[in-house]
Amino acid sequence: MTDHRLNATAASLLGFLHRGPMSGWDLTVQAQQVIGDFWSLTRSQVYRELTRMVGDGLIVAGARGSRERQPYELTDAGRSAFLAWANTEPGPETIRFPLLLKISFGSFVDAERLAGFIDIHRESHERQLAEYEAQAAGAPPESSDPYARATLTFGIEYERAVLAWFDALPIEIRTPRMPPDSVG
Amino acid sequence: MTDHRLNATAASLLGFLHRGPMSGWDLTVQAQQVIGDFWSLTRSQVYRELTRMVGDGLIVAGARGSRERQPYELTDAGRSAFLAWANTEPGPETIRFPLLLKISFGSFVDAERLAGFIDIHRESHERQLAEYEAQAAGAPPESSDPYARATLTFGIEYERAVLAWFDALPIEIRTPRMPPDSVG
DNA sequence: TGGTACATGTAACATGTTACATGATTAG
DNA sequence: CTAATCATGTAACATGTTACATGTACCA
Repeated sequence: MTDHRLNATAASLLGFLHRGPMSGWDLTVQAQQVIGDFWSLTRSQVYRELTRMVGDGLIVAGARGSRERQPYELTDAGRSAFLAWANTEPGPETIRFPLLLKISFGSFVDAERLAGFIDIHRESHERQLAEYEAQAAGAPPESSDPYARATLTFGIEYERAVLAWFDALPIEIRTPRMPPDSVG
Repeated sequence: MTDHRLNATAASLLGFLHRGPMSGWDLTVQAQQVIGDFWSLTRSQVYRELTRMVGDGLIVAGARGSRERQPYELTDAGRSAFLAWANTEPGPETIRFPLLLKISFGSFVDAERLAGFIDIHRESHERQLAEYEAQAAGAPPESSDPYARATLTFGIEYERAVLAWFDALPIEIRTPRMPPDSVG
């Protein structure tokens, strides 16, 4: 009955707790690994949401383990709040891409510097794609669940699109020079 | 000298003010049109940043016009703060994609409902792509500046990748049924 | 004269970031 | 015994969202 309007971050924590009791630390690590690429969160947020959800009766704290480790466990209320969230229409995505801002105001940026920004970002997207592809190769056809594969595939498609876009940028913007300096 | 560490939102407002004095309303509209697709902001934020920047001497308020219209104008400090920001390395992008979260926890979502979520989002991405393509067609080869074309191209590549990903989702997830209801 | 688009702003709250403070356990 | 990693938490602040309150000018 209780009308807990969860935010997506809190809800995700409840989702992970279905796998068994976990501490804030575990949850942070899990979340960053599993959903971190399309749903960023920080440790501070995790602890805050956990505290709040204990207050709301969605989870309960178990006995402290070694290293002050504090595990949390789902309650029935937590389970049903999670289910309700999971079955609610998700909103549109938001992207915040600072590099695009710099490009948008590119006429105010030193040309070589802008090209340098682009190079740096291109490289990090190359790395990210390689990582996703390694993950995809590591978890072959039917090993992982289809949902995890779907989100991974999204990552791959996204990174490929970004790289294609980088490569199609006009020379005017992506000067054919080397990066500004041999910056490590 | 004054070490104004601008956030990207405030900096963007300064960027737009290079085109001439504008009111909060104008800036909101401009920003949403020009950078809104990769840098979301709200009216409230705009007014808050404007107030703060007046306090910091980066802009000055001009004489009120009709309808209490309050225009703002760049100061030299504002211009140089903007330049400094524009030439600073942009951070990585962040994506928050609620639909991917629902897919990630897809085993907890009713299958038809999940398929419905996907349909709805697919459609809105189709619309967005069409809009970008219309814009690209409207501003032919060399009419617009290359920077604006680059950000538009990003949008197009992104939407195409998302649509390709939707279409490649396994039947298991994207059930071959019709949308839940004939929702307009 | 009444509705719509223009225009500004505040208040309250939710979320996200960064830095700090503290301590336990393990591996070398 | 000491450095790295595990682990929890708070405080302060920045940013983002939503709702409310107010009023102007235009157009039909």
